[in-house]
Parts: sequence; C-alpha cells; structure tokens
Amino acid sequence: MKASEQRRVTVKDVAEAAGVGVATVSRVLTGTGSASAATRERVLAAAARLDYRPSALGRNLRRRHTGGIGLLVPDITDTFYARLADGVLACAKSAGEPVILGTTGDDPEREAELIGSLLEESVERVIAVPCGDGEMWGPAFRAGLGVVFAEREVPGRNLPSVRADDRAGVRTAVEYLAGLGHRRIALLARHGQEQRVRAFREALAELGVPVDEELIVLARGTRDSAYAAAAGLLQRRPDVTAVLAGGNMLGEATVLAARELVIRIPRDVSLVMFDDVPWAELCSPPLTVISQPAHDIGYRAAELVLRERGRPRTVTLPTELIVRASCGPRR
Amino acid sequence: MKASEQRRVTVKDVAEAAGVGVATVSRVLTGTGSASAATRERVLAAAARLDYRPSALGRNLRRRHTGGIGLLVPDITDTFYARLADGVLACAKSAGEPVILGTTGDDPEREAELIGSLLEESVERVIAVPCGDGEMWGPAFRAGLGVVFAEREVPGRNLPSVRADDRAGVRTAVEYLAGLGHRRIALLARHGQEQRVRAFREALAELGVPVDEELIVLARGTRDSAYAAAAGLLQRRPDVTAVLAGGNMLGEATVLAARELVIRIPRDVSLVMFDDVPWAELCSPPLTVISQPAHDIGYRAAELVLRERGRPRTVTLPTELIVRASCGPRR
DNA sequence: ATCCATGATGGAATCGTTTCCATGAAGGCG
DNA sequence: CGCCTTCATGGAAACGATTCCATCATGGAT
Repeated sequence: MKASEQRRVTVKDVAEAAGVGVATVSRVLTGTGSASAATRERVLAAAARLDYRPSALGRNLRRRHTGGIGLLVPDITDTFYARLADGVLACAKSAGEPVILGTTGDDPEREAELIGSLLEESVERVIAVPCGDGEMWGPAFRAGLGVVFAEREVPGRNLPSVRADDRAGVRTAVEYLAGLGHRRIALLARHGQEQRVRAFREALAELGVPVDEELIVLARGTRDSAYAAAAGLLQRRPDVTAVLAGGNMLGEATVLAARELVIRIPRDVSLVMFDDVPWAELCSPPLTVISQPAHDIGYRAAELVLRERGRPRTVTLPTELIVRASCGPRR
Repeated sequence: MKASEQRRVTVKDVAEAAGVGVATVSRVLTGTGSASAATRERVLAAAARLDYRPSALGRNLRRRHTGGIGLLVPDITDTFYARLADGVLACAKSAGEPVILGTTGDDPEREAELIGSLLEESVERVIAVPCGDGEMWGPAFRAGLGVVFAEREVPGRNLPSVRADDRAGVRTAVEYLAGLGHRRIALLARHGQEQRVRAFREALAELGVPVDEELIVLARGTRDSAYAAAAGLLQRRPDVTAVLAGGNMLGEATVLAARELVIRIPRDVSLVMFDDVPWAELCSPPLTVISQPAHDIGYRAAELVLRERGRPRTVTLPTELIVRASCGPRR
C-alpha cells in the first residue's frame, strides 16, 4: 500500500492543455516576450486548472544559477546573529527568495567548506559574517558570486559590507567609563572583532590613558571560551575596575564569572556590554549596553545583495549607549 | 575593466582531459558502476587538475529533487528555535546537506507559502514546527515530501515528530508548584502549544485542583503579544499565586510585567518557565525552569528526516526541572 | 498592389548531470 | 576451440525550464 507516485505537471502538459507550444507557455508565465490576449488567457487558465508550478530545477539549470541567498554566520544561537538572520529573512521574504543558512563557528576552514558548497549549488548571492582572511573568498569572486559582508569586513580589499559603527560605539562606551573615573578598563572581544580592538586602543589613546595589552583579551565564539576569557581576566587582574564586553555572550560570561568570583557589579567592577538583548534588562543588575541594530544590519545587507549587484557600497549603522545599572564610579 | 566571465568546468571538460566518455567520468566520480583502476585514476587526476566541482544544478534536475533540508520555525529570534536550528545544522553538516531556513511567524498562511516555495525548489525533506492544521500539509505529502515535525505535531494524522515530553514537563512543574501550596496557578502558552494546555488541565485535575479557564491564556509568538498576555493576566487576576510560562519569551514577558506592576517574584507570585536559557540564571531572581533539549530535538529531527525516510516514528525527549529562585510558598 | 515592419507562434537547442543501453573485449569453462 | 558471462566503456536520452531563431500573418506605408 505505497503512496502512488505523482508525476509532476510540466510546462509541456500546460502547453498541450492550452493547445499552444511550450515556448508560448513560458513566455506568458514569465511575462517576457509577446503573446496575444486570447492566448495568454488560455495559457493562464490551463496553468491554473492543472495547478502548475514551474520547477525551479529546470529554470536554474537553464539560467545557470540558483536563486536564493546564502547566509553565513558564526553561530545562530547567539541572539545577535539570530536577529541579523531575521533581518535577512525579512528582506528575502519580500523578494520571494529562499535563504540557505550555514554556521561557521568562526572557523575559517568551515567557512571555506561552506563557500565551496554554495558554489556547488550555484548560489550567486551570499551574505557573510567573515571569519577567515580574504584568501578564501578568492574562488567565490572568481565564480562571479555577489557577496556582502555583515558585521565585519575582510581586511585589504574594499568590498560591500554593512556594519554597526564599531568605532563610535567603542568610543562612546570608553568615554562613558572614563567619565566615571575608570582608568583600568578591560576589553573582552571575539576573534574577528579586530575593528573594535583598534577602536578601543584609539579611544584610550585619545583620553590619554596608556593601553595595557594584558587588558585586551580575545575569545573564540563559544560560551566556554567566553567564560574562560572573562574568568581568566578577572582573576589575573583583580585591579581592573571596568570591563567592556564585545558581545552579548561575553557580557553574559562576565556576569557569570564575576558572580563566581564574588566580584560585585557595579560596586567592584563596572560592565558595559556590546549588543542590547532582551535579558540585559532582566539581569541583576540591569546591564548598560551599546545597542546594535542587528535586524537592520541583516536587512540592509540583504537589500544590498539583492538590488545592488556589483556596486560595492559600505553601510555603517549607528549604535546607541543605553545606560542601566551595571556601571558605577571607580571604586 | 570588468571581471572576465569564467566558464564553468563541466563533466565534459573532464572527460576530454582524461580521454574518456562523460558516462565514465560520472561513474567514477559518483562511485556507481564499474571502471578499471587505470581509468579511475586518470579521471580523478583530470578532475583534480581542472578543479572540477560537479554542479548541483544538473544533478538535481536529473534526479528530480534538490538535496538539502527545509527548516520551518516560527521565529529564529527565539533562542529555543535558534538552538533547535543549530541542532538541525549540526546534523545536516555531517551529512553535507544544505539547510534552507524559513520563518513562519506562527502564521498558517505564511507556512503554506513557504511549503509551496520549497515544493517549487523540489526540496524533498522538511523539518517543521507546524502552526497550521494538517490541511496545508496535504499537497506536501502528495508531492512525496518527507516531513518531520519538531516541538509540536499536527493533530489527527500520525506523522513522524520529535518533541520534548510536554506532558511530563508540565506535570512536574504543576506538581512542584502545588507542593509549595499553590492552588491558583496560571498557564501562559503560545498558540500551537495545545499539548501543554491539555497536560496542564490533566495535571490540575489529578491533583484535585479545579481548573479556572480564565487562568489559561494564549499569546501569539511575538514579544508584544507575550507581554500583553502576561500583563493582562497579572492585572485581571491579582489573586494568582503562581505562573507557568510556556516558553522563554513568555517567561521574559512575565518578569517584565511583574516588575512593571510591582509584583515581586517569588514573594508575590512564583514563576516556572518552560525552556532553560542562559539568562535564566542571570535574571533577578534566577528562574526556576523546565529545561528542554532544544538542540537534540533539532538533531534528532534531522536524523529522522535524513535516514529514516518513510518510516514514521515519534521521538519524545525528556525535560528536567531545574530549581532556582523564582518560586516560593503560597503567600 | 507591393513591400516592409511588427507581432505572434512553435520547434529545437541549451543548461550539466546521471543513467540506460549497446558494444566490444576479455576471461572462464566445457 | 567455441560459447557464455562479466566487465569496461561511451553514446545518447532524459530531467524541465528558457530562449534563440525561423516562420507566418497582419497591417500600414509607399
């Protein structure tokens, strides 16, 4: 008692039913070329009657590329990237394009694999939060792939990208903390956030605060790595009075590590976290954050990759300091 | 100075380079059929030399279906679904399959659209958190689609699904609250969580607590809707002493609404939240939760849809009560 | 009345792969 | 030595759409 195999309705069936040639059917359905009103109507009626849905397979082969957008993020579990993905999906939806999601785990090798796999599928539009250097994107460009980078850019080349204004965000946070009297400010960042590290150094320099390299610590994109980085920093340097966390996972890790070490926020150390997330307000204490328009980043990136093929553009979106209760004066 | 269009390397090129026919190349590369060792080597060498990557387009058309897995979730921004998606991605990665992500927003119409679009792409495997009734899945089955439902099931038909043990989870939570002396326990649930509502009724009945229909309130899947539901409940019925939130967004909304209304947790009302999320521990107070294996649900669903085509199976994964500090004795 | 431009139309080629089938060679067995 | 099986191999068909091109009809302009 197996399900009866159902043959797919093809353009040929529609042509036959409408008494015209396949070329005419295609022309009517795609809206290209000309056809008389009577014919158009007959074709449309036949297509509707047979419940015809053109197969993307045939079309793709003929056109030699797949529709749709490839989306590469480090970790979909990180709400920042989830919101970014949501923005991409929102824009893709209005364009009727499917989205192929892949997670790199911030591993350049995995990233290269995913690029290869997208190439194999002949996907021609990709939005990526890059983690490798520019090298691995070579084959992609050579294959004519349209790429827009999000949140980060690859150094060297000048390629379209959509990013939050890291420089301004970091500067605002640092100035805010400095204004509270802090001098030994630490930065917790992910690999790939070199832009923020650079901005951090600059901001300190401008304020005349010497940069202490030991207070800049990098973590990989996992929860464990973030916790290790935060706990390590707090233990190694009990003299830090403020921490700037470069992402919500690092902020979370800092809160956790501080509790574990019985370091009170904000009495013992102040904390500013990059990226506003719903729980920042629920946290004890509510976290002061630099909010980033994650959704918009994704949406704009999708717009760029869909509508502005070829024209390399860089979009920078503003960040905002939201003061809550995780910062106090220097102890 | 435009980039030179690069012609794709095809099986024909490889055949020519290796001095064999296209059929032989295909046989060697796919591992089907027979070929002499010498030929195999020549083909492999030629393919490597030309950096040949078979186009998925041709293969898909010939095979009449696309590889890959369609994944339909209500909202990728909800960490539960993000973790579920992560599980699917993990399994898909090991199988080398791409994942096409779509969000339904718990809207049956949008769900139907997405199904249609997947059908058009000839995707043949789908993992979905269904929101509509069984109706709209009809065309999908008729087209021979392999579907595995996650987190929820559609009523009526007996179809493969992977779910957390809602019944046990709800019962555990209700028994825990009842054990603390609570009698007026409210349930905040999403549409689509009827299973949990049913379990809630049963659990109360078994404990001899009359069910008060006004204490069961349903919300849609947005933050706003969740907040409205929580705030509405708390205002309308100041006599509730405990709330069971059917998901992390509802839990979040409950904490927020309670603060707004100056209702203290757990002194004034106790809260148990479905789904353990990282911030539950960071929250003030730390939230008592029913944890769900979101990642595993996704992973198992992917396993099912990849390896067990046709064999309808239902997998139920255990939940766990994690006691933190959001519940107290009846006031 | 003739000619040309325009529009409608369908046949056939094309995209890149897999797979069916026919062919030829080689080897084992009686 | 001849026959049959097995293996290796390549040509060609198939998948389902789009699109090039040739054909034919129509109608306006000269």
